[in-house]
Amino acid sequence: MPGAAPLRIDSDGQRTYTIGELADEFGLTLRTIRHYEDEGLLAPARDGMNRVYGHRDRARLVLICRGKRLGFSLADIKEFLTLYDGSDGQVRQMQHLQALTRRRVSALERQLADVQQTLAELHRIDARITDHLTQHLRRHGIDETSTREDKNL
Amino acid sequence: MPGAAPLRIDSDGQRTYTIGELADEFGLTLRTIRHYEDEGLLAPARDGMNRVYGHRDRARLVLICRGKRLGFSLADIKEFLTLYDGSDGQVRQMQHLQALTRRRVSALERQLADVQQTLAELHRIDARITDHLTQHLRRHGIDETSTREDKNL
DNA sequence: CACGTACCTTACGTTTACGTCAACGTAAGG
DNA sequence: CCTTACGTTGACGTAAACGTAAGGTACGTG
Repeated sequence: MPGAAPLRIDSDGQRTYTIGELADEFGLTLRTIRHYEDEGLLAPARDGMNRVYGHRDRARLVLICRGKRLGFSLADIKEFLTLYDGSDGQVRQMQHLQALTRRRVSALERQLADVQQTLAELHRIDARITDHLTQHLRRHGIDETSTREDKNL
Repeated sequence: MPGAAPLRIDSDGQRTYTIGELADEFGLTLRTIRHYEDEGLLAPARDGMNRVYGHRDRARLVLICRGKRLGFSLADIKEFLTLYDGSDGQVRQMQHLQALTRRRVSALERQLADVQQTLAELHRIDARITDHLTQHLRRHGIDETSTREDKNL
């Protein structure tokens, strides 16, 4: 019997994670997570040589993954992460962050429109195909399965 | 004086476009558009050596650009384009296209959620920054411009 | 007729985002 | 002590999506 995993805790009683745990959870490779560190997107603590990830790191990974799904580059995402760190800093810097935020908002609003439009088109396509298929069924018999081999892809 | 551009027309009276015109219109380089052709996303007609783009090509370019903004690879987009071409083909193939369509729809719905969530968070950040800035203004004077140098980032 | 402009091809270079070894450390368990 | 699991640091490889010459063709114009 394997015995439940021991849930790593740090000196302040906070739950921590190993790189392997995060990799499993987020469906990333170790290499990928280390790469994010190389690129300055993560900066986990260390226990000797080993990386120790906390709440904050985990939250950043969530944002990184989302950013990637949205098609942003790691560099973009890095800039992006500073927006979440913000809340302190000098006035000029805050204004800069706000400018960044608003640019990002514009981009995302555009993207939102793109997604919605594409979804609408795909639904039309789906309906069209369904139409064709049901009409085909009406004209010919009910059998059509396993007549031909699957095409190469 | 340059004289208005002569609006190229093909033998069927259909408006056509040169690669340069499309590049300008879509904000792409010639190289990029040719690359899409190399990858099989476009297949313009030819006038001797020169590429001649018609309605269909232009429409595909619209979809390509949108796909790219949505973070899809050219390979994805190519698959994607076949969905729009569809409407003919054998039953098995139609079913395959419908499967593709629905997978794509799922991905986009996920993306839609991502975008909306990110937008909401960014709006919160924006508001937070505005708060900080206005409170700062209340406490100190109205002047704040050019007090300190910009921080490194 | 030389020049500019717009197009073409071929081909190597570049950036991003990791993959893929290689070689090694360490702690747990049989 | 040996194995297994999990971690570490280089360092080189690679696929995608173009960039960037370098050089050639074709057309219209001063």
